[in-house]
Amino acid sequence: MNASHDEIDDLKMKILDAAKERFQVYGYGKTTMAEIAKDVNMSAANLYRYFQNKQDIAVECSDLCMSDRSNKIREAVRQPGFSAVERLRTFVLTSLKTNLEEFEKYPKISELIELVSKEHKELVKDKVQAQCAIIAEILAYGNETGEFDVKDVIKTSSTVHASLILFDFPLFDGFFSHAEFEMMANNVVDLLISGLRRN
Amino acid sequence: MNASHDEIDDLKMKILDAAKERFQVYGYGKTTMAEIAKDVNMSAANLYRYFQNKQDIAVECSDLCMSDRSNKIREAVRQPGFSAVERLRTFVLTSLKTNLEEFEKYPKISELIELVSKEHKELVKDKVQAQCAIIAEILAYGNETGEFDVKDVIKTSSTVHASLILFDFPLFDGFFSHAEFEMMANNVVDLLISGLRRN
DNA sequence: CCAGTGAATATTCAAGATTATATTCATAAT
DNA sequence: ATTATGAATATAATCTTGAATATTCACTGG
Repeated sequence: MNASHDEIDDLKMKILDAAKERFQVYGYGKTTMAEIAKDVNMSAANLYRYFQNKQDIAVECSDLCMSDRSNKIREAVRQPGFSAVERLRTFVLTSLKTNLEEFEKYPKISELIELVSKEHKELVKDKVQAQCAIIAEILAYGNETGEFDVKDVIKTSSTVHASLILFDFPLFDGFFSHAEFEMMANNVVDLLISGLRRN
Repeated sequence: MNASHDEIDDLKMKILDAAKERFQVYGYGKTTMAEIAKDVNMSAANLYRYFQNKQDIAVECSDLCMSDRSNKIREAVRQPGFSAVERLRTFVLTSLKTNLEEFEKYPKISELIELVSKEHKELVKDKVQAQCAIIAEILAYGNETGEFDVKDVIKTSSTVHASLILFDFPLFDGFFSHAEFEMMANNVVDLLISGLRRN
């Protein structure tokens, strides 16, 4: 009997969940294929029917985490009562908070980040794209409400993202305290807003 | 005969120059105290009369490099004919160009950056301070010329710096091409300027 | 066939031995 | 007295090798 795509995807997801848990807690290096396999009641060999290799698991895992993050942020931003300005601020503060909290809770994640940053830059590009899309949505909304006056929403979204990168990438942890980060984030948002505003 | 401070400083500088050359070309790990010593015609042991240890040499070296960079950028920015807007743009583009070129010419420098980023965060803070000071000067000048309308120059300088960090730290090399970086830098500057402008 | 496995092999990791280098120190030269 | 050094020691990098782990493969039960 041939397994349906759904069944395969289901199993892939189970594997990814198990792997994610172990990567977060013990780090990439310290989790073995055998352990992941045991978590989902199969042999290590059989994992290779679902993934090319260990690194692939890590990559799909990271991809999934980033998507989750993006979804979370998108939801936080889409609060009905929010103005575009509030949305932009929420975007930055939620990104920042998510980054800081995740890093505090699972320091081992830096291993995955390093892996993805060195090889697999395409994933990072995808993440940037996703973030820009959210920003673009906010900008377009701001144009509608009259809060903003943005000519080229796509181009500007990537510009805004570039100026917010300090709060979107966990590369600067340790240089500033959470409070400092938050204050800086608010200040940058204020400045950006005044640049985006219809005068 | 007691050596004057000037003589000591002169020798320290010679040592730093030699060390810098080797660090740049061969990296921190692959240059030995003996080699640096030979370059300035003394024994390795004698280096310790001028520096606590090897890491100290690296730190003072980095400090020097950063100061040089800051001075270079400050000079580029202070061109007499320049408006504040032009100065801000020059600031960013010069920072970016310096970073990219240096990294291309001396890839081994990443070793020093890593060292300084991990231990010696105070150096990084100093660098940030120096950059902010230059920005503050530009902002104050913009207030004078009427181009800008910045209430708190100090606070805003650090905000502007935060939004320009992508172009000021060599952490994102490889993610974007030089051309992409430059375009993004220009776009961010445009956006910032419109936020800083007197309306 | 297809999902799955245990055993075989390739690769990576880690502990210990070895070597190179950083750092100290007793002493020499000036 | 101060600058400097060579030799001694401490520390860190490198290499080696056995063990752990990733990956492949021939095979098994459905």
